[in-house]
Order: sequence, then C-alpha cells, then structure tokens
Amino acid sequence: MMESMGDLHRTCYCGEVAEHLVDSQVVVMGWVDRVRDLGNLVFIDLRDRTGIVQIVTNPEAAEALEKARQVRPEWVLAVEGPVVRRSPDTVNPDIPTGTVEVRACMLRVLNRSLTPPFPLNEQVPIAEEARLKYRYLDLRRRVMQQNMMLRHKVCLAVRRYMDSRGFLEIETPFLTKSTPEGARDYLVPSRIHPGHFYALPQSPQLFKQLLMISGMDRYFQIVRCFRDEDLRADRQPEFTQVDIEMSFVQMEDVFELVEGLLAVMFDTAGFKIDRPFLRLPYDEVIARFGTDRPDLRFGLELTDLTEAFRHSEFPVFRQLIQEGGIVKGIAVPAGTAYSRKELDDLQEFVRQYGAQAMTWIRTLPESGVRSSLPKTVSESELLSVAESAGLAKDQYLLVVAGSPAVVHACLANLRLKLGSDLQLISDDEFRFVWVYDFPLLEWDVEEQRYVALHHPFTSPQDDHMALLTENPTAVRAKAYDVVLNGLEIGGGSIRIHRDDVQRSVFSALGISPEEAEDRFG
RNA sequence: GGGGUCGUAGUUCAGCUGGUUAGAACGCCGGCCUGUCACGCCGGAGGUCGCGAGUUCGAGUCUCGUCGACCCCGCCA
Repeated sequence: MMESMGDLHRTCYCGEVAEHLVDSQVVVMGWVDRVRDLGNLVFIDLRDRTGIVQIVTNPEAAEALEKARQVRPEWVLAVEGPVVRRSPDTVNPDIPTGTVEVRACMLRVLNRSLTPPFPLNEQVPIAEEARLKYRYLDLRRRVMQQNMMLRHKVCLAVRRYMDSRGFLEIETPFLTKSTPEGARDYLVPSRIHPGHFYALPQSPQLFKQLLMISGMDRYFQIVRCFRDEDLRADRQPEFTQVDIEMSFVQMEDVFELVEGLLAVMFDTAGFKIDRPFLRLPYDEVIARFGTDRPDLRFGLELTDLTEAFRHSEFPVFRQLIQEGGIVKGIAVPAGTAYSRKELDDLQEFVRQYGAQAMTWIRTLPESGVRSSLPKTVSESELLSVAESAGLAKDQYLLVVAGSPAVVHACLANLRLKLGSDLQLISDDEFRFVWVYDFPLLEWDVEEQRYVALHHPFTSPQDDHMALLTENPTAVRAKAYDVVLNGLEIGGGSIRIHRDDVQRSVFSALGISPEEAEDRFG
C-alpha cells in the first residue's frame, strides 16, 4: 500500500493547524508519530518539523478509516479533510494544536516504514552509536529538530545584529597553508602537488588580520574551525564560532558590542540576561575560583590557607609552602555530612587533576575540630585554620596543597563537582563575566621559555615590521601571534586580550623577556 | 599516550555473596473496542548475556585476554 501525492498540495504544516482554520479544508503531510486505534475510530498524531496535529478517522470516510488501521509509526501520510473544533472534554492542553483536529476524508500512504530501532517520541537516552547509525531517525526527534531550528534563528539574529553595527560577513578559505595555533592541523592531501598537504584552519585568524590590514575595518563570520585533537564530551574536532575582528577600537567598544550581541542571541533563545556584565581581573578570578572561566551561579569560593599553614606542625605543608607552593580550600555548606567513602571519592576525584592528596578539616556540631591531618597537628592549629577560613560549626573544609597550577586545577574542578552534587546550580540561569588583564605570557617549565597564555592580540606597529624583516621564516611560522586588536568567541567563553604589542611577538619568536629588554628596550 | 566505567531482548535497564527454565518497562505481532491523546483490555513472539579462553560439579555473575562504547587526564580554548 503505497500511493503518490498525485496533484495534492500541502496547504499548511501540522503545527499550523489552528482555530482560525476551523471549517476550512486542509491538506497536511508528515510522519506518523503515534496511532490510537479504537476500532471504528482511529486517531493518528501526524508530525512534521512544526509540531503535531491529531488526525481522526471514522466510518463516514470508510476508505480513510481502513487505511488508518494499517498505519504504523513513521509512515509518511498525506491527509485531506476539514479542520474541526474539538468538544471541550476532548481538548488536549498539552499540544498547541490541541483544540482542533483534522477529520480525514482522504488519506494517502506516501511511504511506509520499518519499525524504528529506537523510540523517537520518548525522552529515553539512546546510545550515541545507534543515534549516529540511524541519524535520519535521530534527527526526526523533537529535541534535535528544535536545536536545529533554534540554531538557525540565533545565526539569523547574529547576522542582523552585526549588520546593524556595520560589520561585513566575509568568507575565508578552508584549504590553505598551515597557520599553526597551538592545536594540531587537519591535513588534506593535494592532488596537484603530490606529497604536499592543505591544512584546514583552526580559526580564520590570519585571514581576518588580512582584512583589517586591508581596511575592511569591521568583519565577522559564523565560521567552521578545525582542530585535530582528542575529543571530550563538550569538545568536537570541528565546531562553529562567531568570529569578529574590528579596527580602531578600545576595550569598552568590544565590551559594548559583544554584550549586545549576546543579549540578542540569548533573547532569541528565550533567555533574558543581565547587563552590563560583571568584570573581574584575571588575578582575582584565579584566586577566587581557580579558573579563568568561573561558574558564578553559586558560591563555594576558594579560601587561601597558605599563611595559616606557613608555620604548620605538618612538615609536608610547611615545606611545600617554603618551595613556593600554596594551600587552599573550599568550605562546604555547614551541615553537609560526608561518610568516609564519600571523602575518599572526593580525594580520588581531586587526584585526577594532579593533587597528591586532599585533606579535610571539620568543625564539630558542638565544639572542637577534627581533620585528616596527622595527629601531630595540634587542635589549636586546626582551630586557627578553621577560623581563618571562617568556618561555622559543623562544617567541612576541603583542602588541597601543591603548586598554584595544581591547587587551582583541583579546586576549580572540585568546586564544580560540589556545586553540582549539592544542587547549587540552576540550569536556566546565565551569569556572564568579563575577565580582563590576562597575563600575556606564562613561563613554560618544560620549554624553559615564556609562551603565550592565549592568542596575544596586538596592534600592527613599526616594531612588528622590523621583526618581520629580521627573521621572516620564524615569523611566518608563528605569524598567528601577530594580530590586531580584538577578541574571539569560542569554547563557551569570551576573552579579551591586552594589546601589548611587542611581547607577543617576542614570545612567538622564542625570545626571552630579558633578551627582548636588551634589544628593544 | 595514560586512567576509569560499562557491554544482558528492537530500546532503556534489573539480575545480590556463582545455583534449577535469564526478568521488567516500553516497543513489536495477533485479537477486541466510536473520543483517544503515554488510549485501554486479552493473548503472543523475541536472548550465542560483545567475543575467546580459563577456574568450578555448575559462570550473565569470578580470572585472563580481546573487541567495542562512553567519560576523564594529557592535549586542545
């Protein structure tokens, strides 16, 4: 049983069937979501990307009813009939079209379907493997369709906004020379030049610099980027970013532009966000949250215990601090109880990020204090640490000691875990923050040189040109570091970089700060 | 490159310290039903417990190997 559309014309989408169409004849086409066969009365939920409308068949249209009884999920139908208002007791308040239905006078089976290998209309989690194998079915699911439609709307909003602010959307090439940016390049073999490869861009970095130098002044692009690195749950090897570059601007101009952009994007997605965004300097953000992309929707900030432990009776801490290490902790809300196993699990969690151990100090409900530190550490020391951390009664302090990098990595991740475990994070809330005053360089212990912490965005000045002519090969290899004022949006965070000019170039060339000082002042 | 978790029906899962014929829900097939909307009711089919070896009287369960999936670290912003 399979029929052609013939001369049928779809008059509206399923989700568009509404009260204003009552008594008019419609033709809808779509996929069978569910069938409810009551014998001489068959209901079909017909679905397309706009939603679901209920089709009803009864013996008045015997042929349609007969076909309806054969119908199975995911068959593709064309249905013609009048839109009918439902009686009050049969209204379905759960769907937008729930006050009406289409009474089928004619029903055509445009295509049949096998039973789907997984349910399309339930919210059970399906193994990714199955979803990808049957991607065409996966993409029929409501969540997926809504994601794609939302993405379209957000992209449209971005284009309208950027256009209104005088930006040009300009496409840049994918098949080009390597423009190393820290990640591994994806390579594409060249047919014309055997043995040579194109590299897919990790971002349009070089191209947008070209555009600025060319005087295009304000550019943006919704652009695919490629990075050949290992995956994570939230990281894909190819992804899309809103890439922006502009000339002749100050930091405030960038803040203003991007806050407006994000407000528009989130508004499109149905969320209101607060402006202006919070602004925090890099050092403060690291000190308080251990990361440059803190989740500000909950507290549990880090407490610095380094001074409290500087003369500790626990030799390990004492020595660590002497060698430049730090000790920091997170105070868990008072009254939170932990079993021995739970504390062990937390310790195991923290170890992933490089800590040797996690210690804890706990104020007891009445008075006194306990800890996992050796017994040689006196109660008075513990009490003074608890006091410096501001502990109330019956409260745990989870403590990590080590190098600043390790301590911050451990506690930043522990903080997120605690926030999630203790259900302190609300999913539909967004708290933005600008992190400014990023250090441009970071000493790399292994390479024994300064490396750029992020893209060191810079402005083109004469000094650059001097360097470029001085060592063209090196500069070409690292040209990605020589860029313009600007910003990038990617990886779920937004960062603004200092526009200190020369230093990024020095780092790109592997010139130490001392040497740079000598040569360029 | 390293670590962790997991592989049982079409799907999502349960199956305790090894023990008789491996279960549930949904889905699927057949039947009944004119107001359902996660329809309901009656009946039924469906499994090499990822694969291979070992321990044992006996393995879905324990051991080793192997393949695969997911998550994390490294890496990446």
